[in-house]
Amino acid sequence: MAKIDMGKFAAFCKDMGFIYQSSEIYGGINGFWDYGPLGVELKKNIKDAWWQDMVRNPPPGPDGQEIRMVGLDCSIIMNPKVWVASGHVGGFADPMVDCLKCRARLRADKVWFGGYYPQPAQIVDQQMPPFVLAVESDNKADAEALLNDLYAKAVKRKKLPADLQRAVTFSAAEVADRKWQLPCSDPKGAGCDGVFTEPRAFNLMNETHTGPIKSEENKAYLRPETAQGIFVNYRNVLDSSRLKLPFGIAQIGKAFRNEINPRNFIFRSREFEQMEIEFFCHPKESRKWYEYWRDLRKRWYSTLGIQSDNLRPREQGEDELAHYSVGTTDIEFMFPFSDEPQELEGVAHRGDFDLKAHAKHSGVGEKFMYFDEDRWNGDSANRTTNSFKEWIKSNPPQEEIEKYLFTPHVVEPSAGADRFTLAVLCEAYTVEEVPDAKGKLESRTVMRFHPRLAPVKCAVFPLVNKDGMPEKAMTLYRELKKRFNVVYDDKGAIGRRYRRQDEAGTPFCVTIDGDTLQDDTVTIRDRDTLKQKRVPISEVRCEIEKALES
RNA sequence: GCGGGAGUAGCUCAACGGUAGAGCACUUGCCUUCCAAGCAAGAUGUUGCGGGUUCAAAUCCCGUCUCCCGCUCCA
Repeated sequence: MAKIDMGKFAAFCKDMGFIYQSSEIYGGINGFWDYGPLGVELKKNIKDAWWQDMVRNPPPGPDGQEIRMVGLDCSIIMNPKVWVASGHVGGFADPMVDCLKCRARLRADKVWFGGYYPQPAQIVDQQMPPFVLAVESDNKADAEALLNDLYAKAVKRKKLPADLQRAVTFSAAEVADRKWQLPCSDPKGAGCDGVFTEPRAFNLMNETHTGPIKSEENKAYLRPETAQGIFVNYRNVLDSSRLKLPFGIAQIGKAFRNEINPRNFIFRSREFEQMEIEFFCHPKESRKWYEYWRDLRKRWYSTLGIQSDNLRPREQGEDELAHYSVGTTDIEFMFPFSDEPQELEGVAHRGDFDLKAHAKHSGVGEKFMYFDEDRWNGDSANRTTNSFKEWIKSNPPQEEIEKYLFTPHVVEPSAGADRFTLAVLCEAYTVEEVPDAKGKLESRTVMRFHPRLAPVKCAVFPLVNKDGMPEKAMTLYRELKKRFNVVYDDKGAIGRRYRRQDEAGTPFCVTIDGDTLQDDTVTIRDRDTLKQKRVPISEVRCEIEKALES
């Protein structure tokens, strides 16, 4: 994709009413954006397309079976315990130390330092060891194991000599007692000679308080992801819907993260909207479903007009995986602001991390286990009893039990609605040369949206404002707008009106002319080819519908 | 978070210490039978925000906010 100047592109989006900076008249606010009249239609169409294609009418599963999918709409503020269970509070609300040089960030209460010396180790107390590595761990024993790994890695990368010996291990408090500046060592690669900052509280979650009195007891968080709302309602959905595994729960909603550095227009913002599915299945089948969703989600973007050249699925390496994941594919898009593809959606295999975490923290325990009654009944011929309880007493192998009773595994396709909106805007944006009335080449800006996503589906024009053309055009406009987002425009020359619609990405322009008054036919002008065809006025609706289904 | 750049009418820009302006767009009217036409009239500003220097600041200085670019970061 050709590079687009994001400043100019943001100006274009503002000019057209796609996207504005939030609270602009007060100088704006970093990381927040508003959608204008065209933008809100575009984004709504994107969300509607996702809901239609994923929730109401998903394609058949890997074995040709119907996909079971239901929707959900959870509150943004939840019991703060949700975020303790999910791991967000631990990782994102505790004091952290940062290295200003290599940007490493570790939890202040969990950081351990290993002191390394050339052999034989000459330890001088109160004097900082010549080589230091830092790791994060709950206890000293684990820390030392991690230090061993890190040292091996550092040696492999030739950041440290191979013949050093770790002679001491300090906690952060012990280092502070010795009045050393907490040394950094680049926990990822080793070799950084920076120092850590004083412990600072980082809160990547937005905090708020519920109730009129602001106090520590009623502190709450704006959700940093929609996923947890699905997990905590997992049992409710199962109990109220007669669903059986495998099935999915989908949600579209806002999430909030205090990004350190919001950047690249609406790509990384502090308030954003996610379109997420949590798909629950038997652990043995999770690989199959992971692949199904990974492939389906990539295909979905293509059907909405994203060129596959600009789309990359990228399987994450083990060291990049989030704390809960055993496999993740990022579906990435070549945004014009970067040479590197950037994440549109993550399809993650989250295993049973979330359900187990909530089962444990909430105390619901085994209620999050799933009993596959169909399978149990189906296998009755191989057993002497039909009672699962009885059968369990016979001490069957664990693997046999888990065929019927297990904590479901989860595959999570999590898409960014704003990111995809930006991708659609970038992909659609085209400036081209077209001949004007006199045959001279002029530049034309056109948003080549897929008709399904286009904010406006059709514009209706009277060719001139006389002879009853405006009335005829208005009648057609009123008829079409019952079904589509349509605009009426009688201002300025016809060419100008076409161009205005090109910039808004309107796929069709219908013009009422002299012939219409005679024989009830109109011209339909195609945004991309500029070609016109004449059709009976009664067929306009049909033409638009055909394009929407393409 | 660090470094660099930018911010004047809706947009693109000019004014570079001395009356804030042009083109486009916009509004109204006329004229217009298919790709940014023409004519006439009209409206448009806390020069991002706050302070300082000066007789006088869009202009010089300091601070701040926002955006862009490069590093960095991104559960």
